[in-house]
Amino acid sequence: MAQKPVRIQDVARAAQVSTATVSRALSNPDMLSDETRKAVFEAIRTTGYRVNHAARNLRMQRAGAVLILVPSLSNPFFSQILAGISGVFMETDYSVLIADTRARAAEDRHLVDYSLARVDGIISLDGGLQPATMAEFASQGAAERMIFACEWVQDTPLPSVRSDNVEGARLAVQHLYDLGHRKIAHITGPQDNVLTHARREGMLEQRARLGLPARDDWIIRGDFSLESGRNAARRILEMEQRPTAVFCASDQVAFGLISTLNAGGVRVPQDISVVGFDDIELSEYYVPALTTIRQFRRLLGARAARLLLDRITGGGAPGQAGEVLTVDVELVVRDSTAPPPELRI
Amino acid sequence: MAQKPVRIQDVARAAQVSTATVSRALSNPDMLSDETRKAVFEAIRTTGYRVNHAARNLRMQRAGAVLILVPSLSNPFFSQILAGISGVFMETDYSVLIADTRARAAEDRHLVDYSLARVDGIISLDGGLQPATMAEFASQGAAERMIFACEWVQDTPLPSVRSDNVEGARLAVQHLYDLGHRKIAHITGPQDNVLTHARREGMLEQRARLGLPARDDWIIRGDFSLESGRNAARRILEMEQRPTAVFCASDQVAFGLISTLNAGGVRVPQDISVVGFDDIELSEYYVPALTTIRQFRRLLGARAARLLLDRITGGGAPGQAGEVLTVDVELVVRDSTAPPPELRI
DNA sequence: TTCTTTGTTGCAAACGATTACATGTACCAT
DNA sequence: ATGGTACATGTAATCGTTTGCAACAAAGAA
Repeated sequence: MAQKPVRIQDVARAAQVSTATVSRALSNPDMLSDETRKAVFEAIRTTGYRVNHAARNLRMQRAGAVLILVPSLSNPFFSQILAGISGVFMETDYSVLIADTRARAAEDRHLVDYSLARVDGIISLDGGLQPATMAEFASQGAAERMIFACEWVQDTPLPSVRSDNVEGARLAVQHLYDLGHRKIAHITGPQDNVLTHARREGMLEQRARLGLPARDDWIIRGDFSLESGRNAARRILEMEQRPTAVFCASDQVAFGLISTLNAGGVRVPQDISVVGFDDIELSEYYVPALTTIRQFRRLLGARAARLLLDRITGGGAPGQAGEVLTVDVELVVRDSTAPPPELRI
Repeated sequence: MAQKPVRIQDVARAAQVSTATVSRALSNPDMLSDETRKAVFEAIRTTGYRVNHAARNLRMQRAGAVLILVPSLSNPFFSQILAGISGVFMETDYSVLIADTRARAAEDRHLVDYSLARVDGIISLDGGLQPATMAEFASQGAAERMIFACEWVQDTPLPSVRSDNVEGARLAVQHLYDLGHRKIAHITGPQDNVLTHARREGMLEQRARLGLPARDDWIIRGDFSLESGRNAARRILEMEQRPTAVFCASDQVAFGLISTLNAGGVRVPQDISVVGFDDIELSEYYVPALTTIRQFRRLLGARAARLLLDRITGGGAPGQAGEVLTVDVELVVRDSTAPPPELRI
């Protein structure tokens, strides 16, 4: 039952060399003579040897794992990013741990416990980490081995990889403008979120640049969730001066919005046009198919992973402190946007 | 920069006890006198000690991690299950690794490499593992430390936790029947999938029991994906004898179906009713809101996690070989189903 | 011939925890 | 008094790697 655990010793014996040599065959193959190397690999094959990571990590003084902090595992938006990240680390001998920061009474305390003591690096997809938490991380030497992806924390020297959120918002507004819309509303993300800020500012800026009217109640507070889209729809249904188009901070918000507008007898895009943000898989199959800003999530994840990897293996360039990698976004036009009613005869 | 790594030694010194005592304070607190225990914990607090998992795992001859095999990380269906699993393991000192079985040229080889050598247990959400892979797992002593959740492999002695798929299918058909539908079609999952089989059989059985007509072209092959829903819709649009209702093997299929039916001028539920399976978050916000069979995914994940935990810690009952835990499902009626056209005057 | 240099390999000491076993003390029954 | 129990704690071996250092051989260099 219990498999004979084959150790590096066993391989050494089989290959008639020392354990040091076997170890080197694995980590520094070209340090050995062709002959020896061949013998060792043969021995590894026949014995079915697998390195014991606990032992290796202990000896090498590392954890052999990286931690991904994700705000909500159940949000489909993150899955592709995770896929991108895993893809990179699967090639290495680092394991990928995933922690849901919002899930449990994730006492930040608990979070930190779980963290740098236990892993070699962290990628946070959560920009809402408390200052106290950040301080704690910093005190544990996070500076060299923590980065942000997607979201980020303001005023931190940690590097980050992010989409061009401002540009995305501009694209959305411009698209609506081009269709003839002048009364454009926005449903934001959660209050203190950096993405909320970037997208809102990009939107406001572009709207101002185009000389479009602005009303306070056309900026509706949301939180990226389906539910907040629904709430926003209720607000809009009650307005006297309805906008003719709405730019949503996320696709999920757009879904919540459209679904509830429909229930209220307002059709999309005939009565109101809607633009989302993210381009999750489902957007193409929504009814109507959603016009949105595409984020290259897998790529973003992969880039973040590679960046972190460079930093913790010390391989790449030293990398300055606040390095920011920006990934382009693009407008995807589908069926949730159309010219405003007054223009269609 | 490099934090002083505080070892168990340091704590021992601070508390004026031996390392053994400190170790025991952590794993067997009530083996110590109140006084000593208090002193040790105080020392742990002041020194900021965190156990080194590599060392612990090495000594305890375990990996300190479990692996979750998920068919596709980007499928939102799995995220809640993962959340359920993580939740349980977060309480323990096992780390959770996640591997996407379909993602890379996941040479099963590579998969197995990654596996039992590196982790203490496996939860597979993938029922499509090749026989060769299963054999390999078995040869590595998987029997005691691998289980299935959601999906499973036929004819394997490994335990599994699953939803009551047959019952779900029955509920769906019965619901449609109760609305007055008699011509009911089904879009299946992928060819050799166990879920496909269970749901298809449940559907066929119930349809037969109710004495409803069956046509071969009313069973359409799909694969759980949005795209396959779209393809099915095209098939249906071309039919001479269209069904009045469709039961889909997944919510995603339902979305693909509805979206494309709409594009083809067929309205849901006015012209055709649609029932999904899974009840992912979005279903409530689809247009129309989707009638579906709810799976308690988080619960299912948590149960699977607990089951595996019992087995690898040897804590729980021995547990017979082919143990199967079934989780109930329930019908959620929303707006994608209605009486068939001919009944509505 | 003798001394370097270069290239391969082995020896053995860590890495930081857990735990079998030994030790010591206090208490009680005989 | 003596021996036996039970409990609390310490001693030291051990888990499976990696790697600094030493050793040795072969090949040039002087």
